[in-house]
Amino acid sequence: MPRTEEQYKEIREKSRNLIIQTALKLFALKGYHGTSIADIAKEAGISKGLAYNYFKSKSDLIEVVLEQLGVEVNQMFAGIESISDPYEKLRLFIEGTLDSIKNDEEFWSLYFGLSLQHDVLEISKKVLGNIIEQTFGLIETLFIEIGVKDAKAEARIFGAILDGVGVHYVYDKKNYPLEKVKQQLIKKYSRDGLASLTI
Amino acid sequence: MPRTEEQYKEIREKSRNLIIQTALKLFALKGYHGTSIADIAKEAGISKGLAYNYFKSKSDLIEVVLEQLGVEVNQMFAGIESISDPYEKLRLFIEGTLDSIKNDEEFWSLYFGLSLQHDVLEISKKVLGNIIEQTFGLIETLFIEIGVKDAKAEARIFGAILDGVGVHYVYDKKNYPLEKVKQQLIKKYSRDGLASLTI
Amino acid sequence: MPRTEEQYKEIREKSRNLIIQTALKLFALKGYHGTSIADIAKEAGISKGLAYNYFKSKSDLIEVVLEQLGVEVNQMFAGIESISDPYEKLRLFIEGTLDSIKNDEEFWSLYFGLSLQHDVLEISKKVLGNIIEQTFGLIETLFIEIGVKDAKAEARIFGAILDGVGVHYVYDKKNYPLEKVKQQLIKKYSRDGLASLTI
Amino acid sequence: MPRTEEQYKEIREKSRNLIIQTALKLFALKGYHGTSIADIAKEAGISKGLAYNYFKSKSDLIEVVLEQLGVEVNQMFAGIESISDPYEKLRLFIEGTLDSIKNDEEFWSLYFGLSLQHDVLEISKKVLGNIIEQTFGLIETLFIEIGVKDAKAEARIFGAILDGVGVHYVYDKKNYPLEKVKQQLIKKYSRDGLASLTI
DNA sequence: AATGAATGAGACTTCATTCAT
DNA sequence: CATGAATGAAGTCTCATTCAT
Repeated sequence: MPRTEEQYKEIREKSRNLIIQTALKLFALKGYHGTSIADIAKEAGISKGLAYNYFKSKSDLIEVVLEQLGVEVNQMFAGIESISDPYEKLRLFIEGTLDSIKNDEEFWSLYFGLSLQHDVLEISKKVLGNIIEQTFGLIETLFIEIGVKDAKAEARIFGAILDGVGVHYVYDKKNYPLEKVKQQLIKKYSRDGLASLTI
Repeated sequence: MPRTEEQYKEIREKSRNLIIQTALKLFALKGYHGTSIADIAKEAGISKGLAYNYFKSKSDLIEVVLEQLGVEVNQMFAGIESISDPYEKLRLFIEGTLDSIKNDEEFWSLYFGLSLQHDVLEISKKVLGNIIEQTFGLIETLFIEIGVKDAKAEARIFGAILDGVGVHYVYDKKNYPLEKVKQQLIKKYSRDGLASLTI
Repeated sequence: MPRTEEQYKEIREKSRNLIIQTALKLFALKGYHGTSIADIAKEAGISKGLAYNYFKSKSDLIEVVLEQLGVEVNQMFAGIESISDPYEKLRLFIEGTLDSIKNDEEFWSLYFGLSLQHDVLEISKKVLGNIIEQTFGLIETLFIEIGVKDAKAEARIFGAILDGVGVHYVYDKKNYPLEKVKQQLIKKYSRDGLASLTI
Repeated sequence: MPRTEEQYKEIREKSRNLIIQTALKLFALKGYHGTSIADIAKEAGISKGLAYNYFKSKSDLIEVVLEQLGVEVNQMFAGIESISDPYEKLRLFIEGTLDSIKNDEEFWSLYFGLSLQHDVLEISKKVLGNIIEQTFGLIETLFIEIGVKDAKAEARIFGAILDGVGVHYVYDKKNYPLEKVKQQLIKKYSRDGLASLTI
C-alpha cells in the first residue's frame, strides 16, 4: 500500500529535522571541518545518501543549521518584547543571555565557535545578518527610550559585551566568573547605573 | 666549502619568516582549513617540502603563527605599562585596541577569526592562554587602583567589550561605527564615567 | 530502493577479496614498500578511495593479507593431522611443504620475502606467531612420539630446515636442487634415518 | 696549508667507513626503508651531502653495506679452513655460526632481515651470491670427504638449517632454545651422527 | 524515500637527491 | 672535502559527492 502524500511529508519533515539537529550537535562538538557527512549520517542513524536527498551539499546543511540557530536566538528574546519598562527589558536581556550561555553551553559553543569559523562566516552573515541587525536595532531603541546619548554606539557596546562574554565563556568555561559578571552587568545597566549616561 | 654558521642561520631565519608571514596572511584571508600548505608554498614562492623543513606539520605552523600573534599583541600594550595614571591607561588601552583593529584589519581578522576556529581553539588556548590571562590581570589591577568594586568582574566586562567590538567589526567592517564606539567607550571609562562604580 | 542486506554483503565480499588477492600478488611481486595503494587500486581496477573503504590503512591491509597467508598455511597441513603413523606424518610434512614451495612459488615468495621485511615483521609476528608456534608444537609432539631425545630442539631443527630450504629456494629458484633435497630429507626423517637419534 | 694527498685519502677512508658502519647499524635496526639518508647522516654526525659524496645513491650504499657483510661472514669462516678433520670443521662451523648469531645479534638481524627485504634482494644476490655459493661448495666438499652420499643435497640441508635457525632466532630471540639446538646439531653432525648417511 | 558502494580530487607529509657556497 | 637549504615526485589518506538499485 503506497503511503499518502501526507505521510510522505511527515516522514520528510522528521528526517530533515533529525539531520539538522544531529548536524547542529556535531558541528558544535567538533567544528564544521571536523564533522563529516558520514559522521552526521552515522550519528543520525541514516545513510549518507539520504542526507544528500535533503541537502544539496554540506555547505547547504550548515546554512540551514545556522538559520535554525537564528530562529532559536530569536525565540529566546521574543518574550522580552512584551515588557514595557526599558530597564526591566535590559535586565531580562542580560539575564536571559547569560543564563542561556550557562545552560545551553553546547548551543552557544556552536554559535560563537561556528559562526566565526572562516568558511562559515559568509554563510553566517547571510543567514544571521538580519537577525543580528534587528537585535541591535531593538537595543538601540531601548537606549533611545531611556534617553542615553548616542544610543547607537551604546547599543553596539551592549551587544559587544554580551557577545564578548559569550566568547570568553566558551573559551574557558571552567574559570569564567559568569555569575559575578552578570550581577555587575545588571547593576551597570540599571536605572542608577545608566544615570550618568542619560541626558 | 660550506657557508658559515652565520650565513645558514640568516637563510633559515629569512625563509622561516617568509613562511610564517605568508601563512599568517593566508590563514587570515581564507581560514585555517581553507589554506593548504601548497597554497602557502606557492604564495611564498617556495616548495611544499621546504615548509616541512621548517615546520613539523601544518598544526605546528599555525601554532607558531598564533605565537607570533601573541607577541604582537603584547608589544601593542607594552607602551601602556609606563603610564602611571590608571584612567589614562584605560584610555590608551581602548584607543590602542580600537585603532589597531581599524588599521591592522588583517591581523585582527586572523586573531578573532582564527583563534576561535574549532580546531585551532586548543592550540590557541595553549599558546595565547597565558597572554590573555595576564592581560585580564593587568586590567583588574587597574580597576582595583581606581577603586572599582568587584574589579574582577569589571575587568572581564572591559575585556568582553574590546573583544566583542573586535568580533563585530571583523564581522561587518563596512557598517561598523567604530569611531563613535571608541568615543563612547573613552567617555564610559573616564574618571567621570566610572564615578558611579567607585566606592 | 536500496539493495538488500544480502546484495550489499555480496558486493562487499567480492570487492574485499579482489583487493586482498591483488595486494597479495603485488606485495609478493614487488614487496611491501615497492607496492603503493595506487598500484593495487590500478591493478584491481578500482579507485584508491575504495581500498580505504575496506581497509583502514596500508598496514591494515598487509595484516589481513598475512592472516590470509596463515589460513592457507594451516589448510595445507590440515590433512596431515589425520594420519596416525608419525613417520608418515613427517614424510607428508616434508613432501607437502617442498611440493608447495615448488608449485606455489608466488605464495612462498610472499611468505618468506614479505614476513621477514622489517616493517612487516611485527605485524607478521602478531598475525602468524600463533600458527608458527602451534606448528612447532605439533612437530615436537611427533618427535616425542617417535622417541627422539630432546624433541624440542629436534623440532626446531626440522622447522629450520623447511624454512631454510624455502628461503634458499626463493633466493635462487633456478639453480636450487629442490627434488634432491626433498629425497634426502625424506630419507633423513624416515624410520631408518632417525634410528640413531631415538632411545 | 693544503693537506697532502695522503691525508685526504685517510680522511676519505675514515668518513666512508663511518657512513658504512652507521648505515649498517641503522639498516639493521630499522630496516632499509625505515632508515633515511638523513637518519644516517645525523647518527654519523655528518651532512646529508657528504653521504652523497661517497655513495651515488641510497641503493649504492646498501650494496656496499651488504658487501661489508659478506666480508665479515667470510672472515668468520676463514679460520675453519686450516682445520684438517672434516668432522671438526663441521663442528666449528655450527658452533661458529650459532655463537655468532647469539653474540652479534645486530649483525645477523641485518643479514637475515635485510638481505631478504624485497628491494634489497636483487642487490643482495649480486653482492652475496658468490660468497654463499662458495660456502655451499665448501660444505659440499666436506661432506664428500666424509663420504656422505648425495653430498650436494646434504650441503643444502646443512646450510638450510643454519640459515633457518638464524631466521627463527631473529624472529623470536627471547624464546629460542639456541643452546639446545646447538648441542643437538653438533651431535647430529658428529662422526656418530652422520654414520648412517655415509657409505 | 533510502542505501551504501564507489569515485576522484585534493590534502598532508616524507625523503632521495641536487647544488650553491 | 663539507654543508644543509631547497626541490619535487610520490605516497598515504580523507571526504564530499554521485549513482545504481
